[in-house]
Amino acid sequence: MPVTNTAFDLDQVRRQCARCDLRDLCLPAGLDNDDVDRVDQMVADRTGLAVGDVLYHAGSPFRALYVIKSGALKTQAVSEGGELQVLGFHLPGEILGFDALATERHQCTAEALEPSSVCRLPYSELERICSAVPGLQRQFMRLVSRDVGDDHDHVAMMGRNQAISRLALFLHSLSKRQARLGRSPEQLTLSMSRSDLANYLGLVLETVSRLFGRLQEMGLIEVRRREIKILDMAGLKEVGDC
Amino acid sequence: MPVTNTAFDLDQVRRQCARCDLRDLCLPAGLDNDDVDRVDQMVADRTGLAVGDVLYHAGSPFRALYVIKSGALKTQAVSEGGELQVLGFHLPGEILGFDALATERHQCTAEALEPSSVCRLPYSELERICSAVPGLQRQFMRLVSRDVGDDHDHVAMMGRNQAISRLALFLHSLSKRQARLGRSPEQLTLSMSRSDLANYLGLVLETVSRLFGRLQEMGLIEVRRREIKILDMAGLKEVGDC
DNA sequence: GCGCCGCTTTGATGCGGATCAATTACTTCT
DNA sequence: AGAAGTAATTGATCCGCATCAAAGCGGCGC
Repeated sequence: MPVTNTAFDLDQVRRQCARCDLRDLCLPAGLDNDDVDRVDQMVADRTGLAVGDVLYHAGSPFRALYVIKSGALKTQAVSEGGELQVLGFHLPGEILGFDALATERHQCTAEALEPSSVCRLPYSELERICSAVPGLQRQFMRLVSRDVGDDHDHVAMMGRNQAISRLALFLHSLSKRQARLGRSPEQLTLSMSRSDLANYLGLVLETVSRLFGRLQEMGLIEVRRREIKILDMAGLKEVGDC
Repeated sequence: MPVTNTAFDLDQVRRQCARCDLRDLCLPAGLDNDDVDRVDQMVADRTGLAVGDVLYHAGSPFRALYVIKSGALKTQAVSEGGELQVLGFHLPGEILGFDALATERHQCTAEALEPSSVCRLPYSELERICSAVPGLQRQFMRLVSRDVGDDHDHVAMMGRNQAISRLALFLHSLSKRQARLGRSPEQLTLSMSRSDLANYLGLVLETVSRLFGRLQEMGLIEVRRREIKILDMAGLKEVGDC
């Protein structure tokens, strides 16, 4: 038992994972209580981010991974020619920073789209504990694998040559991710601007705006600024498949 | 190297990693001799694939990862609506099958574009040995991270709205990957058809064919069927940046 | 309140890449 | 060598999305 200010605070700090809503989606999933506490102790800190705050910059040295506890972030990379590409929108339970491992430097910039909080996992610690706790190793891999799968979905979406399919696919997949978090799959609150979304989809913002209009005319969704209500999930999925 | 059934060859079979050209790019990188042998023992088999052979199908249960020893493969996914998307072209030293971990089923199909050979890594073994050999764990993560980085490059490429930028970026990045394998960065032999390449780039094959022509007219490359010679690397990179 | 600023929508136009179609080049088999 | 089949090139046309431009809508400070 390490010594700190008050025993009361200690318990609060140390048992956050056990009480976190995301424990079944996040690293502790499937672990027993003792191992959850070891994960808890590994978490260096839980940082709050305001809208626009940057968690890490492309090019900065890699030290830790992050798991999103609440809020939403985007990741984006800038090419040498200055072209920007939004790589992903990330929700609670997702892991960030993994692409930095190969080069020891972050390959993209992670920025908060909403007030958010993230759990910082120093990589050296994570490696050490993963070796000791097989279940953690496995769950960690699962999170990374899910991330790879999301990237593949992104590519598949950008491969569609009908722009409306891309938007429909995006809304459908966002809906599924929301549902995974226990939120309503019909009522979406987009945390990103039209511009970010357009870039993510490989379109321009005017096109995205028009397509929201068209999907609304088709009776598939209801749009009011960044509030989207999905009226016809099956229809949306159909549009997604060209 | 032909493999027969005599005990004499056993040593040869068991020390393949130590003598493999890829040992510095692949899992054994950075390991000492004893640990390399442990990796070696983990490799269930080294399978040869003919052009068109499928290593695994989307939907099939996940049992093992694969590292490419020689040749080239493509991975592709088919949406529920039947739309096909080529997700990647994979060269020696790259790891395949990781996207299956989250769901325990392969999310895409891996098919040989050339006569190839792959090393099969049963995942349960890999997990076990990773726990015991920290250096292996780290190198494994590095390979996966590189894969994630490649996916991000793919997205960035598809985000370009000038089709010629996409092709230029593809050629440039393929050149770099060839160089990493110790091959000439100027002389490329494409192992994929125009159709596969077009799909990968989010274009149609006619467009790709025309763009090869245009890059050739611009004096940046020389095209003869699937043999591409890069004449002006800097110019190619410039076209890649819109 | 009013004005300012960023975000979003809506409109008009032009171009780039998809599509349809035909020809050519290469490979394989007999 | 010739035939047949596949892959790649080249051509003509059309449509969808990018581009340029302007107006509407909210949020926020003065």
